[in-house]
Amino acid sequence: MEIAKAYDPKEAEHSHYERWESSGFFRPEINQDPDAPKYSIVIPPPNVTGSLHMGHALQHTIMDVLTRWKRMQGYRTLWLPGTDHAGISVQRKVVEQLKKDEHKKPTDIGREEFVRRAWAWKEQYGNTITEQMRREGASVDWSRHRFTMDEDLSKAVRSVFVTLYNEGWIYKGLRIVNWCPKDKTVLSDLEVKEETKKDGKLFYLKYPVIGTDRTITVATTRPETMLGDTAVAVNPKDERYSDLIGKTIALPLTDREIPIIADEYVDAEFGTGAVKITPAHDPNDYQVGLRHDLPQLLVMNDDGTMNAAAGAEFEGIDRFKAREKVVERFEELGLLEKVDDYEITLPVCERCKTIVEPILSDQWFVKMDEMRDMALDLMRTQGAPHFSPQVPHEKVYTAWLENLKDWTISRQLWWGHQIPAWYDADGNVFVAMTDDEAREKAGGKELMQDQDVLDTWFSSGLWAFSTFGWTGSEPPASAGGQVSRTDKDSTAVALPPPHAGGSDLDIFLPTDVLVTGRDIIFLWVSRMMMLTKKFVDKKAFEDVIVTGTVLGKDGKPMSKSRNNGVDPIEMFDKFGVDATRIYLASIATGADIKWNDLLIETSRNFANKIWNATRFCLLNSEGAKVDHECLIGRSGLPLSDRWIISRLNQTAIDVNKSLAKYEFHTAVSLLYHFFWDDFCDWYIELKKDEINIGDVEATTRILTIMEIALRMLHPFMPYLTEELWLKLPGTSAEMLASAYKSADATIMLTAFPPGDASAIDAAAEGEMQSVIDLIKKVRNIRAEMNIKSSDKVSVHVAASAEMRANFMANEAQIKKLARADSIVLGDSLDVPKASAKAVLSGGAEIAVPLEGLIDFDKERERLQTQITKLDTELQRLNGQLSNANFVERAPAEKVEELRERKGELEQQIATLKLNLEALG
RNA sequence: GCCGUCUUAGCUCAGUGGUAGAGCACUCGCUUCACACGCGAUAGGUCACAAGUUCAAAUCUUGUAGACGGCACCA
Repeated sequence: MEIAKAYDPKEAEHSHYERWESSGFFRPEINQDPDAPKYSIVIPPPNVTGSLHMGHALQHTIMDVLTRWKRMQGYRTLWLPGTDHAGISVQRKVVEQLKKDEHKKPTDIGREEFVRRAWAWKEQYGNTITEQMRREGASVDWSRHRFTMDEDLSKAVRSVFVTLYNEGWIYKGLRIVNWCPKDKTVLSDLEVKEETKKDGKLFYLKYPVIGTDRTITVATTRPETMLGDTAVAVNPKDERYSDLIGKTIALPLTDREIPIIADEYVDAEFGTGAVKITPAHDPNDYQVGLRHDLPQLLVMNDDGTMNAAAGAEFEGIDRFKAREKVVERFEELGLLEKVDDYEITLPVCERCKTIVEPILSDQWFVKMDEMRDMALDLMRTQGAPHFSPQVPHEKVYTAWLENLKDWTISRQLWWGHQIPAWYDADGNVFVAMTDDEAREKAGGKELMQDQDVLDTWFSSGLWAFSTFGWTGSEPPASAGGQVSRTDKDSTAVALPPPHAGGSDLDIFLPTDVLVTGRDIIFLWVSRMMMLTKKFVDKKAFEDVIVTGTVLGKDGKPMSKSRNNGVDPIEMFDKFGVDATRIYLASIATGADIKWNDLLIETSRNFANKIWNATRFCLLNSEGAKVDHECLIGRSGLPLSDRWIISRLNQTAIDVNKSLAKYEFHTAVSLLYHFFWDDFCDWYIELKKDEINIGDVEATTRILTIMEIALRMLHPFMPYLTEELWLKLPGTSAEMLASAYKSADATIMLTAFPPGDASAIDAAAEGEMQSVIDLIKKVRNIRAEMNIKSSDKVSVHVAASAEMRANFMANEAQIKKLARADSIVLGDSLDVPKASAKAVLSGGAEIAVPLEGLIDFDKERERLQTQITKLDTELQRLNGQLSNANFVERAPAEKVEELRERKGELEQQIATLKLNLEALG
């Protein structure tokens, strides 16, 4: 069979995915083994507003490698996909659209219409990322696709809310919260980031003390908040102010009088030692206010403008304008002491970068004490979840939990899960699953539902079990992905009903591993762990793989503003999906990586190498086909075959081990070197003659090894391996793993090679190493002596009888790869002076007579280089072996090993020196 | 302020208590009938610095310098 000369990824990517998907290969039901163990992963649901970025591509690759590997191992495998409703992001998109298209504000169209449009937006744009995942080759079960606002998932949300409320773990209250004046919503602590501002200012304001001619100076970075001051605090031990405690201040720009109080919170050493107290605009001041029973005066509106309480002069003015104005007025009054430059870190909204305002507000919170203890308990007693890499994540996770504060869960948005709390006219709260239920509780009174929605992470926190059909009160609707769907069921082939063993929730939870980034360990991972334990009494997942960050070429995180982003889709187009995947898998687990196109080229080249190796096998496969029987009964096989079978099995064993430890990069490296170095550079080259003459036995064996190698590569490079596997003669549905017997032919349902320890042949590897060593030494001589590749040489070898037998048996191969026309074997060398020489391990010596071709200076130099190299090592060994402490204390094997090595080195050096002297 | 990570060949990165590895780039040679996205052969590193533990340290400990991350605070 003849195939194209170079691999064209697009062709292979074209059809296979559709066939896999429509054949139901991605669904756990494809596994017909009733005793199959399960393997499950739920995807971190990407935002519906998102499109695929490198971080997704990395995480999806890892999840798909694991899923495909486990599926091939015969597990009943589920990788569950889904999307997140992304409250603020979608809300902002719809607001923008409304403004752009109709010049309207959300309030112009009302909540109901706004939510309708948000759904329409989601329907129209929300599947970008799911389509891109198909391109990635992600073997997710689309029939189980979930969206955080699906009916069942929403029911789960309400159910959890009601339960937590009834148990007193959810409460509503007035607290200082992070307020984003642009999004006009409260944010949780985790959604607030910090931005350092170097040109900040610290303003020193003088407040006149009533009944004295003194003023007291306070420093502030936010002068406008002074309009809400209700006290000035000093440290009780601070002698500078002790006589002022209890006196009253006439607060400038207002007609209010505020007390001077004493509180331990104030650090006398810092600033002026006097602090303005604004309980409604600062968390610390809020606490001070509670202790001293101070009024809480809110002076700002929800859009960051000053309100009526700030006084007529300031009402309606933006907070930053008001700041300027306050400072101006203080200056006019002669009450501005000074303004210092001051580097400050400002809290900003994670999404819109607007400066967040701490503000007193009535919000819903989850009390985290008990849940935190649950999570800590899981970690302490079971080490769950197990993080990869364990350092530093386990410690960071634990430390964060230990200092956990209550979670603000209400958001002033319309898009999301509306809080299931209703109020009567008197403000009494009724929390219930539905409005009917709430009304019933309220004795039939007219009720109004809370206008806020829940934090997006509240529903995400239930993802591990809500996706499997958990809705709270009732048992899961049914198993097997038959619960309400948001995605078209693209499964064309009817699959048998789910296996016995219960619902998806029973079968697939806990999931085996969660693959995610560092940034959402607190936001999401911890909350899933806690909420799953609380509501299903299970671990959400056993393991967590924390991926690193894919950085731009400049070494900084990819971002639109830096314009250093790399689009995975572009990489797919340029290098192929498989090349991108195996490159991403080659990054050490958890390590950050600077993006570099050159590296992905290596992977692209590897894909092409695989293609061409297969092409070569196919060109010469007349009459042969894949036949696993041909690898059995190894003892009678030629060395090269015993060797490659040994290497193949060793590789399989090591790849499985690496994957089990989540060391994907090790697995990739093993496969790369096995395939390229062992299989292509040595095995195929050694076999070329036999193959070219159409030796069916040889071609059968090479096709079979090829087939096994493709299986091992499949989880990393699904398209290429499927394309090639289907082309190999002899592959068919007959070859599928036992659990998948009824499926159509595909590499993705064959058995992943487990590796056979009994096939590892140390003798063959040793003998082969000798042959390789010999060939390399001759090649070195040829290259250094500038022998034309068309010129054949004669190779003389002096070696033990055993080694001679080995070289004799592989004479044809050695001749071919060393480009020799004869090999002369003996127990000593008998060659003319004009020969180039080298030593092999095992006491052997080789010589290549080069009458008329040898450059004696160069040969001397060559021998000297070798001597120097060996001598350096010998010196080191002598140093160690002459150290009495080493000989006494180091393990005896180690000492013996070095002694042997020393003996060999001495022998080799002596031989080389003799050769050097002989040249004169 | 607290906690933590990183520093290895020109570049991007693996690795590890017992002779330093890969890919790319570089040098030399190959239109060898699978592949120039290729083949063959070289060259290239006091593993940031210092001290300690050890028979043995690039690897463990401590400190220093530089880069970075998380958390807290920020009148």
